[in-house]
Amino acid sequence: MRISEVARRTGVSIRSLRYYEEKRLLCARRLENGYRDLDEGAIERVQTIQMYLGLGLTTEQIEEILGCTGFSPFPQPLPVCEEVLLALYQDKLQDVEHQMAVLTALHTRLTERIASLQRQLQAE
Amino acid sequence: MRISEVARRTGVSIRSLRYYEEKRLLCARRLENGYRDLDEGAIERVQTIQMYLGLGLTTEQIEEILGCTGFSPFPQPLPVCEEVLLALYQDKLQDVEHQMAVLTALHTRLTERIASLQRQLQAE
DNA sequence: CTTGACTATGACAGTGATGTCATAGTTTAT
DNA sequence: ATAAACTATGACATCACTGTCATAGTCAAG
Repeated sequence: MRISEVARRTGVSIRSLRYYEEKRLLCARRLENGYRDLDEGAIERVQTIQMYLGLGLTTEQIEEILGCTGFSPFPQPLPVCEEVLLALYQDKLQDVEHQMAVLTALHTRLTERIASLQRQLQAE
Repeated sequence: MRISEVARRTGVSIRSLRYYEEKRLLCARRLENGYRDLDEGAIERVQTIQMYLGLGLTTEQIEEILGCTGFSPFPQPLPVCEEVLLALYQDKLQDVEHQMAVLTALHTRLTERIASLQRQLQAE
């Protein structure tokens, strides 16, 4: 699918989509005419990117977490040996685990605040 | 207390503290010499601001919530603020939970991929 | 073929939070 | 009294994300 459809379906501007690709958050095959050819998975991927940005992560951090090199839903495994791939995956796994820890802390804080606010409102 | 003490105790730069005041997130009395005179509550307030910023809110949104409009020493109209806050937190919590789910899925895929690669390497 | 709707890239602007520097006034310690 | 350590403001820089514009190539419909 072409870029405007992704933009329409995600609500993200074409400009931003191209920027995400530039930052390697998003991979797009190219048609013969040079047009980007996005795949169905791009929709959810873009939504994921948006949510991360909303949570204050930078594109660099997002790229580390779901960068489109490696386990991305795109074919074209690089001509690289399994050992290197394995190391890459393990690296990413560490990143993911680190990020999960961050989110868990956030979750705890939010839950506490919500409970506290609800008690406070109930008491009135 | 003066600005550097707030900076020291919160870990937030003096520059940022002045910026928060400019954006009306923080109110500071002034001493006769023009120095800011922050009160004890500023510490927690600054930590709160930091948390909001960490959650991806802008100073403008934070200003709406913390409502430090002017130098009024009167208590805030709490109920409205708290309800808004609660909705906001709940929203954020949903985002965080969705992201944790995404990361968990990612984690699973990575783990599988790693195990598969390890089997593959072992077999050689 | 022409027109209009897409697409591409590149450059520049703008915003938000922060850093840094210049300049100047104030307090404190020696 | 002078130096060191604060403080103040204002200006400019930076970084990341996004908008917008200029210019040009592509495609489908009339």
